[in-house]
Amino acid sequence: MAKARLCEDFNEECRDIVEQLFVNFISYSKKQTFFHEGDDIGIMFLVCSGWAARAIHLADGRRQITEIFLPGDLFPVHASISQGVIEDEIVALGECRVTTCSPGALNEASRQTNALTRTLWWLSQRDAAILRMWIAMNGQYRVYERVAHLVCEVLERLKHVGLGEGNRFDFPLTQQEIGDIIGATPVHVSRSLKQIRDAGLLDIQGGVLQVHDLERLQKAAHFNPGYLNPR
Amino acid sequence: MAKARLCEDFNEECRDIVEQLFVNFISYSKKQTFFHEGDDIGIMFLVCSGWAARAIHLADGRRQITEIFLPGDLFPVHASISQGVIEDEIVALGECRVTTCSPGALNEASRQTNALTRTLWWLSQRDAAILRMWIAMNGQYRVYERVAHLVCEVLERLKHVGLGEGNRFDFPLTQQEIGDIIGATPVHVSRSLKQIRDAGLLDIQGGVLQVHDLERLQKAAHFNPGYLNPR
DNA sequence: GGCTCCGGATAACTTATGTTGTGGCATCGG
DNA sequence: CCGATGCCACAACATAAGTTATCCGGAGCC
Repeated sequence: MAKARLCEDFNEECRDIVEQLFVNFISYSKKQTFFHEGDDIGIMFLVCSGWAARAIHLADGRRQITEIFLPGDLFPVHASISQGVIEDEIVALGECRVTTCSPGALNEASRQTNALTRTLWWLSQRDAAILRMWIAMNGQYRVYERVAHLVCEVLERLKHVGLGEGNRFDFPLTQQEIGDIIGATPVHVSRSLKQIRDAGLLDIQGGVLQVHDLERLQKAAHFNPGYLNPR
Repeated sequence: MAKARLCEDFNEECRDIVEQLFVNFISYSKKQTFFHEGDDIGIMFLVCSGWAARAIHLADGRRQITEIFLPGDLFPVHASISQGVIEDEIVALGECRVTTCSPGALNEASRQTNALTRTLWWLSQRDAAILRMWIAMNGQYRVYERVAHLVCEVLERLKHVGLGEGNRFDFPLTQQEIGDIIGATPVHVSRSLKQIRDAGLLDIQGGVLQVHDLERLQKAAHFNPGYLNPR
């Protein structure tokens, strides 16, 4: 987190403000659901380490992960319960450490610091761009392309906060969870991973993913990082 | 538009403000692209009649529609060009009439009227919920379920602004365009539509869609309108 | 009238992906 | 040590969806 440099506007001043605002540390363990205390007010989370995900539970029992939160990501949890039905949940993917802050305090600080305002705006734009890209991924790409694209996106996002050095990073997802992201069965995820592995593009061992040939991986994924750098 | 009642907070006052702010009328014809004038500043569009869409053009030439804008919808068009690459475009689906406003003026008005602030927040929440649902649609549903779900969503959204009476509404999409939304080939869209038609659920004739049995259609689509009513 | 063009229906065939089941190999707790 | 359990690999098979092609009807155009 210390090395975080999300966007041009995220400067020293922003970092100091954020570090002052986010004080309570919480740890969630694998598969633990983030509780939404104070539904009306909501709460802001900032990921320190580990991954979390937002997932929709569909009527027929299937699950779709719609967003993943990596170290440095900021996201709100507000009333996600509408009409008595749990629309979606936030869940830890592996051990996940976060800090929290009230949306009110963050908004107040943002009113006083232009750079923070712009950073928050940038974050929301980027998140929307990712959502749109995932729609395209799930709609247009083959499963092995989706797997490759997911890895490329995660690596790129990690690099924004100073992680992923040597194209190597902690990768806590099971194949079932990858499937829940890209809309595929775990069996097919396994098949596709083998294909990518056999092509010498990457390896996953002991929860650590190592990209061997980023250029070819990005090509296979039709990956273009533009959408991760809005404006 | 006169009957628009998006959310609880969208009251008489809001409507008056919006009608004062949005003054320039523009008409776009089928397949015409919305130009983004003043990339830095951006511009807000409010749809009066017709449909528009935001689409991503992927590296290999495929196209994915990521959002559709119906009468009453409000959306920004800002710099959608990043690093010299056109990331996405806004295009009219059939004849589309809109009005415009500068984001600055809207923000200013929103600072002065709480109900408007909340309405704008509600809209952005709803749009994000739709994006997430489309990820789930494309990831988890069969093609005929996706077609059914799309129709259910559009009908529900139209009803929010006083349209779609008698479960009947203008439907300007070609099968190709439906395919670009749900991630399927036009041939398969045709097949699925036939299936839905043969089941007596709906009919499309002369650009008008008539739902015959909404309850069964929603069931076939696993449709739950909760996500369209955030908070 | 007779063009062309576009959107739609449908058929035959191919392929990507899902389904079901089996077995291996860790890890964990008694 | 044993037996559970969870994750992964793989195989055989079933099916949803893509591909390619043809035909048809309506809209526009000369």
